[in-house]
Amino acid sequence: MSHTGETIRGLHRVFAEALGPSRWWPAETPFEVAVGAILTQNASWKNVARAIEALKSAGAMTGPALADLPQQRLEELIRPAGYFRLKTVRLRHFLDFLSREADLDMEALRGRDPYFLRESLLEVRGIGRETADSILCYALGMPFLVVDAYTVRMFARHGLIPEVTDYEEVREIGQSALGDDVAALNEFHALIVRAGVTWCAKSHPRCAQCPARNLLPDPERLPA
DNA sequence: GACCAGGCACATC
DNA sequence: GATGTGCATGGT
Repeated sequence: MSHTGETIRGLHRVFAEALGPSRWWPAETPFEVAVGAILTQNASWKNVARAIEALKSAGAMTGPALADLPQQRLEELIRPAGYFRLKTVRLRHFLDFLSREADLDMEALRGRDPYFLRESLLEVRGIGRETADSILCYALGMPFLVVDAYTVRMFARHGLIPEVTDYEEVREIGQSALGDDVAALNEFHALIVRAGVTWCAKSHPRCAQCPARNLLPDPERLPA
């Protein structure tokens, strides 16, 4: 493919060289990945990490233990992650799903058809595309690219997509460039987030120091 | 005090 | 199909 594919693989290469391996997702179990994916919705990871620590300290970072927590207790524990009432409900919906589909055991999901499981996850209230793909890729090792705000911003700043582009379209562009290699898809999103935090913030981008700056298209040649 | 952070559902046009 | 709004904490 194309210039677009080359640029995406170029981003992967230069960020990997600049940042080294990511070893994502930062979690000890697949269940913790799923909980973290819900808690990190529109929140800073630093705050989410506090909530996760609180859950672990309470011995609640397993399906059965979390399902047994009273609502008010759960709200208290995840409060630092923000939107705590909303996220309490979302965690409950996810636990209902996991109970129904897998007897609260993430391992039981591993053999499922990836696209069918994705559709099932998307029916859970509070699990949208990014959260579903995070769970599929990082908890279950399935070949989906997680698209987040950094991905869209970075692709747009490199002239690959318009600033407003449908999630599925960005995901397919990325997966076309990177293939069905789970390790590559996993690492690519991790690198995008790590690089995004450092160089591609929304209001204070530090493009001049970004190692991908030489991949930037010539501004004169950008479409109007 | 404004703005942002590893979104999502729902209402409205 | 696009666009706007509520949700809540902690850091810059």
